[in-house]
Amino acid sequence: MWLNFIVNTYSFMTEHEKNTEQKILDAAEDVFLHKGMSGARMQEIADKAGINKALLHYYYRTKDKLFEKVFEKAFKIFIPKVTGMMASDTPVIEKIKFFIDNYMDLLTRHPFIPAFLISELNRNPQILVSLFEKNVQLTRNDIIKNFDKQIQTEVKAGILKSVDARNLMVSIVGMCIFPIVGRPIIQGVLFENNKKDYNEFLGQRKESIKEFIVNSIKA
Amino acid sequence: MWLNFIVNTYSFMTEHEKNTEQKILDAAEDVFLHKGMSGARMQEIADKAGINKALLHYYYRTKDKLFEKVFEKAFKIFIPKVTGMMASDTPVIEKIKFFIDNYMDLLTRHPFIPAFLISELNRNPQILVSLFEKNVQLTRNDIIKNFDKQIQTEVKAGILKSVDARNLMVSIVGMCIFPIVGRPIIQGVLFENNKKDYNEFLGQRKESIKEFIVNSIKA
DNA sequence: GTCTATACACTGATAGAC
DNA sequence: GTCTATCAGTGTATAGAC
Repeated sequence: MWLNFIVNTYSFMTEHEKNTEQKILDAAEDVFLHKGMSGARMQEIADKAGINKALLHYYYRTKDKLFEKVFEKAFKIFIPKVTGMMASDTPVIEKIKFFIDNYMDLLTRHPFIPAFLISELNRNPQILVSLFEKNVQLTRNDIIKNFDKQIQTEVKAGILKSVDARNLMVSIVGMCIFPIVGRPIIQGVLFENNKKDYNEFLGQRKESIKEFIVNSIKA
Repeated sequence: MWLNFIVNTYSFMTEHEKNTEQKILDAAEDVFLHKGMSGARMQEIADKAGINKALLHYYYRTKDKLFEKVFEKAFKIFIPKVTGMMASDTPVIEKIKFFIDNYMDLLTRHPFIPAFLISELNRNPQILVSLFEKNVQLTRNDIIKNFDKQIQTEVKAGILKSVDARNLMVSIVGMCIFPIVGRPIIQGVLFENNKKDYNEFLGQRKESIKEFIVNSIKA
């Protein structure tokens, strides 16, 4: 009977703790992503999480530690996806098409992460150092080497025009990310700030990019 | 004699005033570009300008007003250049090559402006509204229409493959800007954080982009 | 125009009760 | 774990002397 109570209490506590911690992380993500490290307020995060500042500091002692968690999560969502794109051994063009479809979907689901990463990293590139130390696999650059090797093989086989792997990757990611991070500008200048038109533009852009790239690199 | 003194004093004053104002603007640009609106400190701007906070508020009454000036300058350096690219009536491919050379040079000279614009505009898209009202020509979208018309003409003439003007523009600018705003990430992940290697990469990228685009759109 | 001194609000963080 | 109350530090902005 009392054991049952303890068990219930315990399971209730952990469940509850988990919820509070998760609520905080969700709220922190929301605020940090939109306001950035320096613009975010602990008070606003607490409000969004439905708790108070003291409890916020009880879970994550400082603003820096909370930011670090949010940043790491955001980073891990976006970057490994890019390097992972080059891992499989399907043909290059097929791989690129698959990547663009998936990456654009990811960007549409998390439209504020790229601008957040760009902003915070340009202001403090140091963040990456500790992150790289904790996740060595993120810096494994044999992946790009393998991708380059595969490209050169297909070039020799007459499938592709001669292209540099890193230039190609930067171009692909740039074409995917820019319409998202540059949305306020592009939508304003090229689409008379019409949100609906811009969403349509984003919807068809996947195909547009794929065609653009294939046209460029296919032999 | 006393007239001479007044004139000298006056000319000295305006010259001096101009210098102080310019010093403030330079310092403000430096700080805002690196720290953003919320991260910038009036104290730091005053220090960099060699004056004190009180004088800062004497020239620009509030932080917002000072930020506005910096933002407007940064915006005008980068955006009209893009729309201006489509103004001349030289052949499309020639125009694109010319644009890429000039835009990449501009980006190299002001590497922090794009991330600054992206960051601030994603956090507060409202900034653009007042800016557009003050500079109506920025929203003149007949420019893009003319560019599109020119493209379709060259398509019919068998010079170009069928391409959409806006998709092409977004792709070009994205390919130019991403290696700059994403430098910390790209340099870290693809270049083992080697600054020298990355500078070389940037040096050859102009040619790489041009070749990539021409390969894609040339009929 | 330029300075020193200061008002006043806000923010991150902690103490202590429950 | 969660709350209220509060502190110490920092930030923008102004007052007033020169």
